[in-house]
Amino acid sequence: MKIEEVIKSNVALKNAKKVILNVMYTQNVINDKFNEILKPYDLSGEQYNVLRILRGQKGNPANMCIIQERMLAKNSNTTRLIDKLLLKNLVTRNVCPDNRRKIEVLITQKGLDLLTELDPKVDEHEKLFANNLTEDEIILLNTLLEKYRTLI
Amino acid sequence: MKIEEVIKSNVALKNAKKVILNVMYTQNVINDKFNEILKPYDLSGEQYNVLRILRGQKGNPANMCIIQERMLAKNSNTTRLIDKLLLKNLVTRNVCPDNRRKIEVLITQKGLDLLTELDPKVDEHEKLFANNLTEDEIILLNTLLEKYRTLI
DNA sequence: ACAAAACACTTGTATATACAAATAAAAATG
DNA sequence: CATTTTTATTTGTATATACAAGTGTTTTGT
Repeated sequence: MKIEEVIKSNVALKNAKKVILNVMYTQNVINDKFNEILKPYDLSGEQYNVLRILRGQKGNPANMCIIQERMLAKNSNTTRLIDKLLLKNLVTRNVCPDNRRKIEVLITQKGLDLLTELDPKVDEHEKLFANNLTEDEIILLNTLLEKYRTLI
Repeated sequence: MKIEEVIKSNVALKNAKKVILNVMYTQNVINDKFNEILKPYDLSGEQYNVLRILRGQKGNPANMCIIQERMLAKNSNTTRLIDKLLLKNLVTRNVCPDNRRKIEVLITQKGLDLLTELDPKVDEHEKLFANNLTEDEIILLNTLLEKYRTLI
């Protein structure tokens, strides 16, 4: 569906404006679909994201700074996100003995198991959209987005 | 900046996953920049969006349904958005005499003036990103995004 | 005409996000 | 070695968003 139909616009839009709307709306569509996947597991998108980051640490603890800088939305509240994951026993949180300002966050076995269960569904989610394009188009789309968002 | 650098990933990512991350992150970058523009005017992005929709009505009132279906984020709470705009005297709200279930929302002169003031800044914002690509690339990016997000 | 269904919108409640201020520990400085 | 600065994280507060339930109005069916 073209973006004009989505917002039911009856006037022509400049291409520069269309890109903005297309990026915003595409993100919405991706997110809605992803939340559908996560809903039965009572996990928000950002919570899932943090679990992924922790798994990526391969056993090494991550502190708040590390988690924050690897998240897409850099200004979300990591403390409270970890709070939620802690309540569900998906992570552990301990003060770092070497530097008591820091916090060591680790994913638990329960967290790892949850991710393992989600892996095929996440993969399917990615393909759901990517299959609409050829591999060359996907690569091109990545290049264009990276070039587009550059702030000088 | 490539998406791997953004999330400080040290492993290769599949292109299908990269697109998702690129769309999400690009949306974040666009939004952050746009919120910077709106901040001095004490307006949120969705509030601005609603004002744009109302101006597009060219004097005709819009009811809640119409506003909702023209917004990008279809499930945000239109009532409370309008509440905020009403407090700032940027819109008026009245029960529709023909159908008392419906609400007629109109943009005020103050609202129109605010949009007029914002117009050049919004234009600049759009160009800020679009200027990183050629016109052909912009058109291509729009096409790819529209094709990509299609759900069968 | 009356009850049931559909519609348009609002409200309640829980959770998420944004951003500034606060706390507490470590490092740097004189 | 006491003091300031920087770093790492948490807390407070306001606002935004998500989703279900509630309210009042109109339409539909009998």
